[in-house]
Amino acid sequence: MTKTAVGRRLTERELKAWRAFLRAHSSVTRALENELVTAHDLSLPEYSVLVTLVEAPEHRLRMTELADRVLMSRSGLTRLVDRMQSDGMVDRFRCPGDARGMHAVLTDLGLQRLKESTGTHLRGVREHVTVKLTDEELDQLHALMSKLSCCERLAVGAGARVQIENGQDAL
Amino acid sequence: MTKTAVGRRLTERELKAWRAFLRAHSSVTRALENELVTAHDLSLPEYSVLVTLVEAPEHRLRMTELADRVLMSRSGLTRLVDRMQSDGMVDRFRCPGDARGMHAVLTDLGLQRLKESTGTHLRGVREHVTVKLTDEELDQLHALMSKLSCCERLAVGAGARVQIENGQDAL
DNA sequence: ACAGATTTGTTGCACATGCAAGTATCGGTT
DNA sequence: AACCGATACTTGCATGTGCAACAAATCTGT
Repeated sequence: MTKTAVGRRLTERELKAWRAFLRAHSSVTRALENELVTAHDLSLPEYSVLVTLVEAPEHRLRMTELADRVLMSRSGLTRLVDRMQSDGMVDRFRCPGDARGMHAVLTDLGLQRLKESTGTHLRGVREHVTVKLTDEELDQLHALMSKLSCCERLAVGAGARVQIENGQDAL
Repeated sequence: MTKTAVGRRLTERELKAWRAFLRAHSSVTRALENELVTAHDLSLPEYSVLVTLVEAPEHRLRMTELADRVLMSRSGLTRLVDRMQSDGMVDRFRCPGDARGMHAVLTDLGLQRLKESTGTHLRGVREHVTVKLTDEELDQLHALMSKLSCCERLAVGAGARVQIENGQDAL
């Protein structure tokens, strides 16, 4: 068992785990998004940007770094920051040391919006996720999830490369 | 401990588990999507529709039922099926018993596309997910994920209702 | 048998998202 | 100092997505 069979269909066990994973993510994520939008008119990615910035030194981060951390493509982040900037939640400044780079910086309004909404979001995470699990299960979850993501380039742009490394089907 | 504290920030444990969950989903999902698109020009939602249909009796399903199973909104599914229909992968037929309803039905081409791509996808799931976990861990994963999604209405349209049931912030 | 509530699926709309290509800058090499 | 490959970010484009509103059909209770 567990003989790493390649080229065959999934076992019942694999299939159930995998599908439950997809369902859980969809269900939790949707609930959180809905709550955040209806209560504070903030999308989950927007919230994610705010949190990431507030945790960063000086409340600022390079675009690329920010994109990686909020799990979005660079172009996606560019647009998101565009919108958030025109809503006044972040500003953009050219990097001092590197004229190519841009810093996204949290504004006062951004901080305020974050403070307003963080209660809702954390309550949501607790309600939809952590309350349903014991401490041991939370540790299990962390361990399992870490195994799933640690080996990939997290950067989004790496998609094509991953494909090629995996070989087999590529072009 | 595990005292279901409401109204406070997340513990380290909660935070790590939650973020790992998001990262894992993003990383795995992106990899699978990339592989499927580059190898077979098929998106993950498209693949999901094909699989869901092939598993259904007579390879056909009501639109709403299909939307629920592939974790999409109805409108999203309508559009997706539109595209897949014009690509010849599915057909649409009016329901015999209920003139409101539509059946989405897998076509021969759809079945063929599924057969072509299923190897890639399953290999991807194994490679990015199940190979990294033992059988026990797969069972853990299934157990954990089931706890996360079972209590919510899975139907997408229920977003607003969930919001209200959860109370607190809702209007 | 009929009015009203419900359910089903589709569309108008606005917005989100990623890829590929484009522009600007950096850094190392010659 | 001029070049060339790498890096950072932005845009054109195509596509995906959901909500709210809608039309059609069904169901329910009287």
